[in-house]
Amino acid sequence: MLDIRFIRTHADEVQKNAKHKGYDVSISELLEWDKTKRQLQQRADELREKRNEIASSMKGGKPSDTAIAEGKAVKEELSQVELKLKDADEAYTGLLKQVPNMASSDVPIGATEDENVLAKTVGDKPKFDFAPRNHYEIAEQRDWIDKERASKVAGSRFAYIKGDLVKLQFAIIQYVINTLSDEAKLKEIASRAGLDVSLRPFTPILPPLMIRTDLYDAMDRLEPRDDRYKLEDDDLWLQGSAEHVLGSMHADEIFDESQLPLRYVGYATSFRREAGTYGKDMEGILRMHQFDKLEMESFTTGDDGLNEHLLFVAVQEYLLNALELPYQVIQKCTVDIGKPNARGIDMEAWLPGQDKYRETHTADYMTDYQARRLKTRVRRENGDLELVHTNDATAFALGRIMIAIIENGQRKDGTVAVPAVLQPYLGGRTQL
RNA sequence: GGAGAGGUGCCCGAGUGGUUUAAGGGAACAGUCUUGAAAACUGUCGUGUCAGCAAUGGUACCGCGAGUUCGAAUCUCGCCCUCUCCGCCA
Repeated sequence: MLDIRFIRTHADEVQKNAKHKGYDVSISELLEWDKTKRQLQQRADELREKRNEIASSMKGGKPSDTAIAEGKAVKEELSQVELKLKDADEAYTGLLKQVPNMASSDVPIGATEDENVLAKTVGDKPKFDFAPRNHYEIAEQRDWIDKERASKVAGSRFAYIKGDLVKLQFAIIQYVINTLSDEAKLKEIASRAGLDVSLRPFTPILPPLMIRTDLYDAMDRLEPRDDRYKLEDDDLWLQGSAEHVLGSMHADEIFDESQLPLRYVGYATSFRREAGTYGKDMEGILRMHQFDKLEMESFTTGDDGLNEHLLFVAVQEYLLNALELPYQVIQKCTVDIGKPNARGIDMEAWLPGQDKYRETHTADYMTDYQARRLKTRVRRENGDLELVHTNDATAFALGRIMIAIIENGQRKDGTVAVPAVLQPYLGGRTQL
């Protein structure tokens, strides 16, 4: 949620920003409700003041009949005002929640994702002296993926991952957890990127995979609900990204500034209904209802938020480089960064089997937009209480990154080269 | 699933209808003392919201939501969560 005081003083900018992000919300209507609500609030406060005066004048003694009659009259009027106030507040809050976060000034303005900007391309695409196959063709040959039986058991967009591919997944997990929890590695990453940031390591974390409605909504990641799995009997949702359960974990908490930045690297299975994607990316495991992901999440002061975002992007690049994968960095335009985001970067790894770059990573900077509803705050050293800034970013989406490893490292006979950094976690094996 | 106990501020904790503007303790911060520190003593110390340049004032908040009452942390109802025991279980 945006700060209403900011909206009051920057109405035109906020309206323009909403339009650039593709959200149809009337700021003038919001401000009218804001005014109405405040007037009703004032009146209610006055009546409550009167009520409190009458009540406190009776301390110790029995109230007189006139005092009781007066109290009743106040009560009567107050209940009417409160009814109106409730309606006004609902209209106001409903509109306020629809207002998207302000995009950073360096986010390109665009109406479709085609207007995302290619920031850079890194790494040489591998050359093959045979026609490279896609990951699914190789995986079928090696018996690494079984979608037929998965569809019998769970339906489309599910898979059994088997054999060496499972070992590869756990190797990647180990590598990432070890790298991000190592201060020396973090120092290397930050200094390579020229970033002056805290070197506090990431805490590895296994979060719950289910989340309550109110916190999901406060994270502003519940919509569109069509893409979420709901457990009706328990009023719980299956999370669609570890961000959802990591970002919400410190709701209603106040940190000391010395505790920040607070960094987590979470491993979680994520669930997406992929509503409206029928027939898209049906081959292999590129787009699944269920996939495992390593996710970075952090809480910082407002002063450090942007640098934290840049650090996350640097970590993503470091990890892609470590796996020797060619990739490109995309600066997402206003319409593509997402409602709570101030800035968003995508990484796309090269997939020779598709002859395309495909999205494997995203990095999101939410400023204080999520923290406002979560009430996650920091007590600054000078005593001020401020909202924290939240960042999240993919470390690796396991399915997609294994696709990239398979397709880039493939050989004619169907074996796959193992990136050097992963070999220690695979018993020294250089190929699968 | 059954039975019971509980949820109060940064933490602990008192509080069973009207000086609760939430006692007391701890932590934190400031000061006195000290060469310095500790201890002791003194003081400060919740959040949201509205009005105001500010000082300040109003109001709301004791897990969440309804209700009873002139008046609710306190009484009633519903829900959520935590703990203990039993049952089940990886």
